[in-house]
Amino acid sequence: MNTFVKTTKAISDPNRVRILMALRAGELCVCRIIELLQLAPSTVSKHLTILKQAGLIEGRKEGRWMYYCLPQDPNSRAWDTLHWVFQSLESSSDVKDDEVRLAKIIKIDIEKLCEIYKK
Amino acid sequence: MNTFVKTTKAISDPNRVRILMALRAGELCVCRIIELLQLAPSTVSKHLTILKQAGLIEGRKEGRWMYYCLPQDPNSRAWDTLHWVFQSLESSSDVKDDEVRLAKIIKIDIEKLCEIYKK
DNA sequence: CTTATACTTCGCCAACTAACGAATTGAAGA
DNA sequence: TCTTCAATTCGTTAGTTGGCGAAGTATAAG
Repeated sequence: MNTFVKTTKAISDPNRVRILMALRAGELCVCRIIELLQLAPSTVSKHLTILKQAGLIEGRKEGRWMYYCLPQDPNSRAWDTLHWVFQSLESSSDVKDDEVRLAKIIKIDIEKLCEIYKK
Repeated sequence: MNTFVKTTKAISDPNRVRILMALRAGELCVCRIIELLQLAPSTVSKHLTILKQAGLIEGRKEGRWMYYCLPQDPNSRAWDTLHWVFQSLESSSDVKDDEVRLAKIIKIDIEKLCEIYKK
């Protein structure tokens, strides 16, 4: 019950759901997620921590950058949840909008992207 | 996205999940749910309202009593959610404890049960 | 070694949530 | 009609959540 509620709390915030949906296409550097959500880096980082603690995403550090992705083990309990989430939202217009925006964000060179939120 | 988050928020509270699990066995009068959860009637009523607005339960008034149950239409979108919830929690010890307690509560005559929380 | 960069953690605040008891509603029963 | 009673709504309070900017951390670049 405890872990179940932890999971449902993790997916009961629209921005966290947006992160999960974005990661369907593959792993993303935090700076691209920040650009997608248009939130402060600290806020995005907090969301990522909550998703990670619920076991819904995994993180990997490579040099200066931190990459997040969906669980690599397809037998992970988390995938039951993720499949349900993806199925529930497959026809969501918000998700489609994000897909379009994400496609553009992925094309931006990562060095240039990071400069954007340096301000 | 909006309705999805409404649903996930509804199932991200342990007491509301307990209500859903309890209703698997069939419809219940509010006073039995109060007895199961050991919460104030006003609190339970609020939880029931949240579940109802998320489409996860239905209510029916009969005389003095209000009965709640899971959606009668098995094709309801809510059942995708409910099946996932039930599957996720089928081996939860909290749920099993509630099943045992509920079996006893159902045997109590409804007139006598209501007197309990009149205090 | 020093500076810059890409996050993350901390501290704070406004908004929301779950809990309660008190007051209200609406259907039965006297 | 008047009262009783199951349940809901209202008002309040303590605790949680999501947001931000500032400070901290760890890696890369100079």
